[in-house]
Amino acid sequence: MSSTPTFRRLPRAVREQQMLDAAVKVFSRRGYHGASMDEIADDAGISKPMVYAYLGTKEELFVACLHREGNRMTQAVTSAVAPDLSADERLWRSLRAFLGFVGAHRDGWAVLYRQARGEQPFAGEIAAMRRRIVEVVTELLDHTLRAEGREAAEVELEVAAYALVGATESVADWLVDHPEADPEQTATRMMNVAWVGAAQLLAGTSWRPPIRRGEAPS
Amino acid sequence: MSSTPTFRRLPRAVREQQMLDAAVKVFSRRGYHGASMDEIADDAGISKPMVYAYLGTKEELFVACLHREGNRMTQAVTSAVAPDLSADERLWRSLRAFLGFVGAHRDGWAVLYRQARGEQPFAGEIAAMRRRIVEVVTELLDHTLRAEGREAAEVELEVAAYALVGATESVADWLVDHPEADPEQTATRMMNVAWVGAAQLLAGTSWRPPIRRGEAPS
Amino acid sequence: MSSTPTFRRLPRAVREQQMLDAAVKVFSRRGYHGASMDEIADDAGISKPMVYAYLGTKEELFVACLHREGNRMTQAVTSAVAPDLSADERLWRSLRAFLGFVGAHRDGWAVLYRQARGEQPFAGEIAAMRRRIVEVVTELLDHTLRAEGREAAEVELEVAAYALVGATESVADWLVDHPEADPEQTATRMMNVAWVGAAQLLAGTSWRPPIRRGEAPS
Amino acid sequence: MSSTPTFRRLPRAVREQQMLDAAVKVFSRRGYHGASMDEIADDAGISKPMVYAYLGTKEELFVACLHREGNRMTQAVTSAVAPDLSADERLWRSLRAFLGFVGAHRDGWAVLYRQARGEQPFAGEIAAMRRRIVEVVTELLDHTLRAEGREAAEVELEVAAYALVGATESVADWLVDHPEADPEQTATRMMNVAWVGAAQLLAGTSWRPPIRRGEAPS
DNA sequence: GATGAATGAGACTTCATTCAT
DNA sequence: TATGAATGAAGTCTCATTCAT
Repeated sequence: MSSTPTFRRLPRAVREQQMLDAAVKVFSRRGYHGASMDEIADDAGISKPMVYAYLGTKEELFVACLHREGNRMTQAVTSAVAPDLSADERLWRSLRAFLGFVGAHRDGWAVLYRQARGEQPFAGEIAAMRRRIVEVVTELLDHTLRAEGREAAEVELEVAAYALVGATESVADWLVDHPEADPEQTATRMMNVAWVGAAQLLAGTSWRPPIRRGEAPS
Repeated sequence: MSSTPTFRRLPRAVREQQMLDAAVKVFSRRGYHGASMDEIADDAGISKPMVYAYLGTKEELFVACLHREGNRMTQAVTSAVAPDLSADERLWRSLRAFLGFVGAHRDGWAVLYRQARGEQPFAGEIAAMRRRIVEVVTELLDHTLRAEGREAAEVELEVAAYALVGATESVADWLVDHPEADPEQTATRMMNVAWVGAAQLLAGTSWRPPIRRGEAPS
Repeated sequence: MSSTPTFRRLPRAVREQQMLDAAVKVFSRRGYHGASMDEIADDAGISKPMVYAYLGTKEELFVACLHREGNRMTQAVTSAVAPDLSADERLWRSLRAFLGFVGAHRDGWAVLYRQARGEQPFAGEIAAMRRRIVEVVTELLDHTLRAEGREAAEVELEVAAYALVGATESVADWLVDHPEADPEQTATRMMNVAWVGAAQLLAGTSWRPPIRRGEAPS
Repeated sequence: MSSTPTFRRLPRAVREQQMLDAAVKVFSRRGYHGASMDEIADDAGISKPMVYAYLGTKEELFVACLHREGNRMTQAVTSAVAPDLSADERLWRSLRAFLGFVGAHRDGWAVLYRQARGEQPFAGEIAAMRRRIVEVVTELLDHTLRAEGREAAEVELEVAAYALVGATESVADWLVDHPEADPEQTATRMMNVAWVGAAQLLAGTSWRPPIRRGEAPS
């Protein structure tokens, strides 16, 4: 009858993506608790039971969103780094790719990630994601350290990683909230603060707390 | 009737503190949404209508908690820094005081702050708190910069501040989750990463993205 | 103002009874699954949250009904039996009181009990109730047995008890479904069937399966 | 197309049996309400619309199960009784066959029957089944009565039948819940309680309520 | 001032049941 | 014939919030 086909009764895979798209959008806009399954279903142009049938509970749905966006981000970062590059260069490219991705998907991964950090049900997921992020990052530090023939204590490295990741997250948040900012330039600025600090650490320049009169050294 | 006061009718200020104590405890344990006004009232040993009469809505109550804990933290930090110290020293003391405070109140400010970051109703509050934190921090950077007779663009400084604050927040979170860690030692490690980087920045050491063949500089 | 007092804001105990009354009524009429909390709340002239606040979950509510009605029944039976009566007499009075109670409360205990028997969540409760019923009954059998200087195996007694209780339950069901029937007369008829059988058993008259040619005795 | 038949397209009768098998299994395990059409269809290895096409509504499906299992039971009982036996013997054989059947199909008829008793939608079906059971049973009583040249009032007989059937149902339930029990032995025990009582009734031994001082005979 | 009693609103979730392919 | 896709309708439960005592 009509030249435009009816879009009902789509195959499962397609519908799932539509649902995830809608879910990401609504979660981003309203937050995990503020989002209602009704709105997500409406936005996906489908009835609620389908959402439950395909993607499960609200919690599971949120995790699914987090995973999909996280994978996309990871892929964007890893595909930007060739293994034959110098550690320095890989560092830079990763950061640029990461902030570039965040800037290009301002209502995607970064927002969900930020929300998930405060909610108890996602503690495990967040820990896992962070671990994966830290891995990508720490590998670079490790590489550089070993190339210089030096090493650092486990805890030492952990705190460093947390500081670097935290700094990057924070800048990513800032980027999300400043649509006018240029991701690449922001990446450059970022390199100038935290990563240069890390470089110093790697170079062996270390800072010691001053010892004052009347104050016992810890 | 009797000259000895009934201990039920406490002065308003005391009651408010009891309620805030209970609220902070419950919010920390359960999260903003997970906490119920019932549990808070119970924990404060008071009836729900009293909580509403004194501290208002759940949202207002949470903000009140955030404020009280935030003020305590701010006070702990500012009281640790004397104005006649060198910028370097003030930097170190601030960080140490901050992480010391976080470590000493593991279920207080840091937890509430972390939770509030993902929830839209608190976006304004969080922005304000961050601004206050950044102020304390940036003042130090500013001071040092000017002492060296140098200056940085507004945006440049903003990104730097976000990176530093983000790194510190992240390490604070880490500290909350690692009760066995020593705050002072952690502060030292932190200095070695991010702040040394900032020092480099202040010193004029700056990093530039490499320019490769076939790749246009941005 | 008006001479008729407003009946809102009743004390808890009163409201709980109202709710239980409504719940028993609705559960009896519609069955456990057919009943909706909405209808129960409506029928009690109260809002749903009150029902949940006072009496808990639907399942718990049903159990509460079962208990209240069960206790009433138990009390009706036990208060009809004086300890100084002969076992025979006590037997008769118990049965008469039981069927009398069932007949007088045709939408109470018996109906709930019948419903609960098929539903898995109440298996435990039903087992407990039955145990209590069997206790009241078996005590009488025990008494009589011992008075006659005889005894029976555990299993033997258990099957007998189940048969007697089942017979009584069945007759009670029949009574519920036949409003015109007279409970006392029914009790008399009942005595003539099952209890006389039990009496025979107690008297030592026992039945043996016939052994036929070509059939192995078990 | 091919001469070898596809094993997917089974004849209707076979499919229906598969479905009923699955339905009986699931209903037994989960109860009427607890069972979902999804699980039944899955268990039958068939899609839901097929179940609806073949056996109709969930309610109809349950009734179909009840019927099939009921017929099997009835057949087991009737085929165990030859018409030329004495009434006594037929009584015994029926009971033995019945409990034997129940014991051999612990997740079949008895469970469904027990469940159906509490659910209103099946009131009619249950009444009908009971009528059929009672018929088989009462026929025996009737026969014996007449052989003895005696008779009993309609109601009298009805109550007796209900008591006997209830006792048997109860023992059947007990048997279902005690897999270790031996059906035949249980049948023997059963005979010793209720049926002996019935025999007494038939023999004319009748019990009368005692008349006490100050208590009017009803 | 203080509280037990009360509720409106809405969330998530599950099913039996039916199209349209 | 057979099925994946789809949904309307309900139901249970929880919570922030406010009367009326």
